[in-house]
This record gives sequence, C-alpha cells and structure tokens, in this order.
Amino acid sequence: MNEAHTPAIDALALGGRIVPGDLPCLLCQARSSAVCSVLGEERIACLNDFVVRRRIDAGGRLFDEGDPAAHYFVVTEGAMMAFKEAHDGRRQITGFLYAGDMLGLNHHQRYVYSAEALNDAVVCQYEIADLRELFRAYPEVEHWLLRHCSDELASAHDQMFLLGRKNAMEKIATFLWFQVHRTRLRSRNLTLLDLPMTRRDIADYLGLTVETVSRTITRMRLAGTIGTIGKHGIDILDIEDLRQRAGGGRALRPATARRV
Amino acid sequence: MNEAHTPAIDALALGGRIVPGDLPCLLCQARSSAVCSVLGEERIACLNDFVVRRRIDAGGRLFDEGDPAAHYFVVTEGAMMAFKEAHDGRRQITGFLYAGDMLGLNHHQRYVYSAEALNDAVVCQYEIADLRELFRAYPEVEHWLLRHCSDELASAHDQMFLLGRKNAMEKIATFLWFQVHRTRLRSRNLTLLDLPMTRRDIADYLGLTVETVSRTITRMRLAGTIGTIGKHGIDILDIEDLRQRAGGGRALRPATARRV
DNA sequence: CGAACGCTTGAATCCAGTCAACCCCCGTGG
DNA sequence: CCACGGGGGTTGACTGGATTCAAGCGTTCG
Repeated sequence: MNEAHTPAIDALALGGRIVPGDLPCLLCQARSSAVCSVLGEERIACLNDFVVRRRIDAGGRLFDEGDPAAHYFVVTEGAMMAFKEAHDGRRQITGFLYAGDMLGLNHHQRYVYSAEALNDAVVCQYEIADLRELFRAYPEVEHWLLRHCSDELASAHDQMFLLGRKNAMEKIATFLWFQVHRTRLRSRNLTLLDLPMTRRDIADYLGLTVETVSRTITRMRLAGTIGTIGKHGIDILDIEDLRQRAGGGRALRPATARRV
Repeated sequence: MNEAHTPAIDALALGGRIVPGDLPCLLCQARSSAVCSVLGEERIACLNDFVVRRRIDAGGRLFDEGDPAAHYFVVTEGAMMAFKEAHDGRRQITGFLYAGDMLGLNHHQRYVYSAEALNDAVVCQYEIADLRELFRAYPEVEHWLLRHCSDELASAHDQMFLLGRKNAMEKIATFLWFQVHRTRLRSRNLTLLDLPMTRRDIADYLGLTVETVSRTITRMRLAGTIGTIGKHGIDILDIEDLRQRAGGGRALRPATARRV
C-alpha cells in the first residue's frame, strides 16, 4: 500500500468514481500548496481512504449557499469562485480560488456561500465527517487548516478595506496587482495576465458594475499602464504605475494574501 | 491552589501585572464563550501558566498593524475594535469585539490589523510561542480556534456582501439588526441598545461617512423604526421594519455571525 | 469660559450607477 | 454558406445616492 510503484492507471480504474492513487497525488498541481502538502510522500497514500476527485465543467455549480454541508473541497485544477447572491440578483464574489485553495470548510450544517467553476476545474472532495478522524491521525492537517483559515481571514480583511474605502481605479489596480503576484509574473519576467473571469465577475468581486470596470480598464489602457488583448488578456506595461494606482504601501500585502 | 475559596483579591494582588487565579477564570464574563470554555473547571487552573490579564483604557491601542506579533488575545470585558488604516487617514473597521472574541491570531511575524478599545476593556494575553504547547496538551483548544476562525471567515463574507452590494439604509439596518441579536434583546424582551461606538466608528465599519450615518439614522427615526436616546442609545421600535430594511432573508444570518 | 469633540443638518458636488446603443465574436440552425 | 441570436464588452448621456464642504448645536473637559 505504501509502495510507490503502483501505476496510476491501477488507482484510476478502480470503479465508477475516480479514486487517486499515489501517483495522481504526487503529480497533483496542488501537491505543494494544499492541505495534503503536510503529508510526506510516504503517507500520501493514506488519502485514498478519504478523497474523491470531481470534475466540474466551466460555469458548473459545486454547491449552493444553504445546501447541507457534507464535503470539504480542495481545488486541484482550474479556477473556481465563491460568492453570495441576494433574491434580487445582487451578487458579491468573496473569492477566486485556484489550485491548492480550499472550499466549503465550516462547522455548520450548511454551506455559507455558493461555489462555481470559472473554467473546467477539478477538486478533491473530503467527507466532513471524515475530517475529525483525519485530524486525530494527522494533527498537522488541522494545523495547516488553522493556518490557512487565518490567512484567508487576513485576506478577507484586506478585501473589506478595498470594498469599503477604495474608489474604482484603486479597486481595479489592486485586483490586477494581486493577479500579477499570484501568477508570479514578475519573478518570471513576464507581463501577460490571462484572467479566467469575465468583467461581470470582476465587478461583482470589487463591488462595482460592469460598465465601471470596463471604463476604468479603458482609462488605464489610454494612460499606458496596461494593454488589453482580447477579452481575457491584460498586458502589464507599467507595474510601478499600477502599484501607485492600487494605493501604494499599506493595506497592500501580496505576501500574506493567498486569495485574490 | 485548586481550592476555590481563595478570594479573587489574592490572585489579583500578586504584583505589578495582574495574574488570574482559578476564581477570576471561573467568574470571567468570557468563560462560556472564549477559547478557555473547552477546558473544564478542573483544568482551568492550567491557564495560570499561559495567561496574563491586561487592562486597556477607552481609546487605548492594544497593538498596531505591522507590529511584531507576539501575543494572542481574548477580550474578557468591554469592547474592542479591529481596523486597518491607510496613510491618508481612510480607515476600515473590520470587526467589533466583545467578551469571548479573539484578537491577533495569525501565523505571520506581524499583526495584520490594529486593535483599539472602545471603552475600558480587559483582555487575556497568551504568548504566541506558548500556543503550540497548549495545542499539544489540549487539542480541543485548537479545534475551538479552527471553529471560531471559520465562523469569523463566514461573518467576514457577509460583511463583504454588505460593503460591496448594500446601500446606506440597508447597511445601517443590518448593523442594528445584528446588534439586536448580539445582545439578545429580543429573547429578553428589551428594545434598548447601548452602542459602545461613535457614529464615525459605525461609518468606518460600514464603508460610509459620518454624515450619511447620521442622516440615515435620522430617516429611520422619522419613519418610526427606531428612537434615539442621547449619543449611544437606540430604541428599537419596529423590529420587523428593521429586518425589512436590512434586506430580508438571505445574507442575513445572525445565528452564525459572531462578529458584528 | 473657551476649545474640542461628537452629532446633526443643509447645499453643492461628483463618482459611480443606470439606461441605452452598438460592436464583436461565436455558436446554431436554416 | 450565411443569417440570426445571444452574450460579453465598450462607450455615451444622464441620473442619483453618497460625499464633500460648511455651519451650528450641545456636551465635556482642561
């Protein structure tokens, strides 16, 4: 069971549902950043008993706010978003989630937000009921969750400052600034962002309307700060100007912000 | 030492800093709702080795965003607030905290927000370095923290919806609605709120200006929804109307929202 | 007593929202 | 093959809700 020579195909062919063996976990995009990163190579196989992989098509719902909360998820491929919706259609996206990010953790009976895929995505699904057992067997899993949860809380506070106190230009610039850091464009000496979300998604994330997002991006393009390529491409032409527009120093801490 | 007949004064008079004995912990306002609630009466004494009590005068700072994070705090008396401030004076209050709420938990080197007392307050102070030891000795402490942290995250998401998508009237009404539930006015058949914060604090919590807060409260008074008594008193005259103004059903879940 | 602060109110301003038109792209189906 | 429809995006004109600026009131405090 702990031998790593089992071919991936063996694990994947076990039945109707796709169960990851050692290899899928070892090769997983989220391996270095998700919960399972606390388990060494020799213990990663133990997840077989806990985890199911699920594929969600672009635009598909993973769960709805108010649904009975039976699972905890980790995004392993693609991008998802978490959001709240009111009766009248108003929507607030609370986070965009990428490989390694988690979804659905809470200690209530029901999910407190909805989750949808931005593009074709894959998630690891844990039974909430199994988590307690997992915590007992591997306390470092719980350490990791606590750490990650407090990180998300810190990001949420940054977002609250943005929503409550920044104007449209600062909001868009901050958003792009975090995207640049999330994708490590700078360290890779690249300038091209490929955003998986629509203008409407950006608006609903920043507390704006589509029109304002569009106008603001146009203003930044005319000013030479960025270039636009198609619907999803953003070329960062003047990163320092972007930083200035985002609001400069405080309340702009990409190092600690995991969720953008 | 475990004998409960020791007068509180003995424990409090031990020296320059105030060290709680069993009795202060047992009589603590936060006893039933804070981290220490997971420790039974027989084990509460063990906190002596970990905890120091600190008093903060109204308006006093507990710590600043960016300060080296050495402590974790639990509010035991009074009210505090957590906030972020920009160079230009813009401020976003991220939470008001009362007996049982926690402050300063994070896994970075520095505090990610500032904390200030709204009125004379008392906090329990834990060394961050001691927390790991505490987790090992009492895993339920870590369970509690994770649970509480995910609750705070849920509240933060509600607040993000409020900041990004609600108008002034809905913001104020939601704020008062949560205050009503926090103080359990309804179950006690009372209608009088005594808010510890100023209009400016409310404005900085809701992403508004003082003037808008004042005007909106006036409008609710003229409409007969509430009455105002002095600077801090609010009389809830029509709770159903308040609920309607707050936005009705979704995104209004006082049961799970601990921080308002 | 005067200064400071918190709160309220009024008038004017402005930033973002609303409403509407139009473009482009893409998938669909005649 | 092309006509069509729909969705996403952009732009313009106008509106409006919240901010800004300013003044005044009551209370507190040195």
